[in-house]
Amino acid sequence: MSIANRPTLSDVAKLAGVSVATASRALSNPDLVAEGTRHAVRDAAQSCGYKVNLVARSLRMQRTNTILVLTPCIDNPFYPGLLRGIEDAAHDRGFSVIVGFTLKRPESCQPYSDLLSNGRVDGVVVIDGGTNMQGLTGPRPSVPAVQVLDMIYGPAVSAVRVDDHQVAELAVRHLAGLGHRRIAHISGAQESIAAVHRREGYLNTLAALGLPADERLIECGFYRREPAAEAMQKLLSLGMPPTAVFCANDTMATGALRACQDRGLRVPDHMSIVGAGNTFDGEITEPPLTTIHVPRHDIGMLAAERLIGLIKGQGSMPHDTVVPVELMTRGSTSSARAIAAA
Amino acid sequence: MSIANRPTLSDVAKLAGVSVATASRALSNPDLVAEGTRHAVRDAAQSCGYKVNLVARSLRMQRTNTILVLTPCIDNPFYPGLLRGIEDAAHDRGFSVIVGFTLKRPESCQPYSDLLSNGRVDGVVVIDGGTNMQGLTGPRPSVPAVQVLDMIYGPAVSAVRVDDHQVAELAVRHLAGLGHRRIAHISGAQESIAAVHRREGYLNTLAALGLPADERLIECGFYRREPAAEAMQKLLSLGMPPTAVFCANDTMATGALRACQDRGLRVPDHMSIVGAGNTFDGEITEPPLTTIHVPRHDIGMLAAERLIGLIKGQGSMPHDTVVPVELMTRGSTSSARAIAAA
DNA sequence: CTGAAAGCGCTTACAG
DNA sequence: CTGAAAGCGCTTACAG
Repeated sequence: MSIANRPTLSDVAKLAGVSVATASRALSNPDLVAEGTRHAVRDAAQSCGYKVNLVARSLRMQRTNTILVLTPCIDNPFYPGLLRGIEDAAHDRGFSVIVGFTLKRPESCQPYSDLLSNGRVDGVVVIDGGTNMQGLTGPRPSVPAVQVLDMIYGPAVSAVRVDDHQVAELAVRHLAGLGHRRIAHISGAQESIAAVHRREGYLNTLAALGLPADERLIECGFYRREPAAEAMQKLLSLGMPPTAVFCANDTMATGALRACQDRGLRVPDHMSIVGAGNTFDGEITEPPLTTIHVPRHDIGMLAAERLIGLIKGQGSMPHDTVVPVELMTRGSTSSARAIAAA
Repeated sequence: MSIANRPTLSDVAKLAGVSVATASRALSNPDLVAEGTRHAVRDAAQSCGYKVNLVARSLRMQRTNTILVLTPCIDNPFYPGLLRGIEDAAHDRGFSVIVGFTLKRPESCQPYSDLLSNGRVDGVVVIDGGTNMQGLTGPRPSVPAVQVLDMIYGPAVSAVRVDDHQVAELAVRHLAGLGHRRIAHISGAQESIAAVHRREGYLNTLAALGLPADERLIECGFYRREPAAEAMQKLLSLGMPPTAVFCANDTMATGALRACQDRGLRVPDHMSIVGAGNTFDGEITEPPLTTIHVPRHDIGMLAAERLIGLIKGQGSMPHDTVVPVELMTRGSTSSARAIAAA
């Protein structure tokens, strides 16, 4: 009832007057049969509307041509681009994609983890971790896997990521280049390795530039808008407030921007703000945010290509790819001199 | 290679000293075997880490326990909540979900349409149409299907949706109740049936309230931010500009808001704005938007429940469900008197 | 180039 | 309550 009564390969074979073996070859491996046979089988398939049954094929070939993608959530504007990149690359290679939302809770992983252990997918892309899938760790991951961005499984599992130190460095050097000397940082939740690295990168770059680090200029915004707004309020209440702030993502930067505007401060005249990620929400603010572009679509494609390579047992694959990021200058940053003028 | 060498039911049977038939029953249909057998098989399965092979089960049972969800895109902040509702309900019933992004282009549908015709999914939820899947139309849809929101397949296919006339009515009555008499409308792309209905609902409600309709007060914003901002600019350039505007979604409302602010108008003092959808982007504006809440999670759950009911051949299912919407009053609307005062 | 046969891993009438 | 057997729809050595 649930699946309509579709013609099978055996129907096609009968119609074309050949064996099912030949019919199978004519359709899946045309070079193996004579031209006449090929045409006869194809015509027969066409005429009865035959479509191969992928479930049967999967069982026989021990390959589902499906990959699982685990993403923390889909509300965060960073992930859709990543997913699209993965889908695009997967489809090009004849693979389907099942997307699972883990919400960073282990319970939510169960249904997906089952897909893996029950043989319904061939491998998994884990985006931004925060969720430990069984069997991925250990000396050798038990299932083909690629981790994206946050490397929660460590160097044992293949990775596609950015250099989070570099993300911070580009932001801080941009601000310092504009003449800022009191540059604050609003960090992401420190469970995230990326957040830790961006914080380190911020500190290291200050040091490299000979700028003093000040503990009071570092606040945690948990990657979320409201906490970041509160963090910004604290920064603004300091005796010597910063003249610029680097936020570890754009969503927090929109919160910081709001906090400034609530105080009557103009951005970038009174405060320069740099985000990270180049997501949608940083484009719709006034002014739009200067940010560090992270090429999501490319990262997604690379991850899918890698995983499918692993599944197919292709050798000589890169194991750890670091994708370059770049500064995108928009309206939320300006020269520090403007502040003095204000 | 791609799938690790996992124990099969036959391994379990050997270990437990029973036939595979009994092993299968003990695991999937425990009531059918003696208690001792049940325990023996379960212990055996546990001890060797047996997991049922879902591909084999699907082939045998002619059911994949997987549904396909087609969504226009994932960037639009309206869809994630819908997807999560679908996933939640599906998982509760032991179904997996494959999400496909159609981008409203037929080409993008091909890989997913294949999943359907090739027997890898049991049914499909089509969100907001804009993409014609083959086989869903006709006197009787050839595959279990539920359409969500935009009813592109007409009454023949089961639907879960909102009353778009009502969405507009709530918005317009709210504004009229505040004393506004020149109420503009920025509509969505008119290929969307929902957009057409919201426009109709706007006009009908004006008529019902005895307010004059004015063609010049209707602009199309294509559901997007920038076109909506331009539409708002046009409205503001009229000899008699409106004092309030109803936008067919929140994204357009953020654009309208920006256009007002660019002109130095204060919202809601000089202009009241109502959006629709109650999405994330309408919460982060200043002021946050008054909007019409559309219960996305509920709609998603209802759609998945319905589809799975259809797949299982359950009778007595509702065929067309209209989910209620409600007004959410926030900061972007105020009494028309304030305008006179300004 | 083609066919008969085995088998992927399950579930389920059918007997007993 | 249990087992032997058939079969879901394919692909692929193995012969010829």
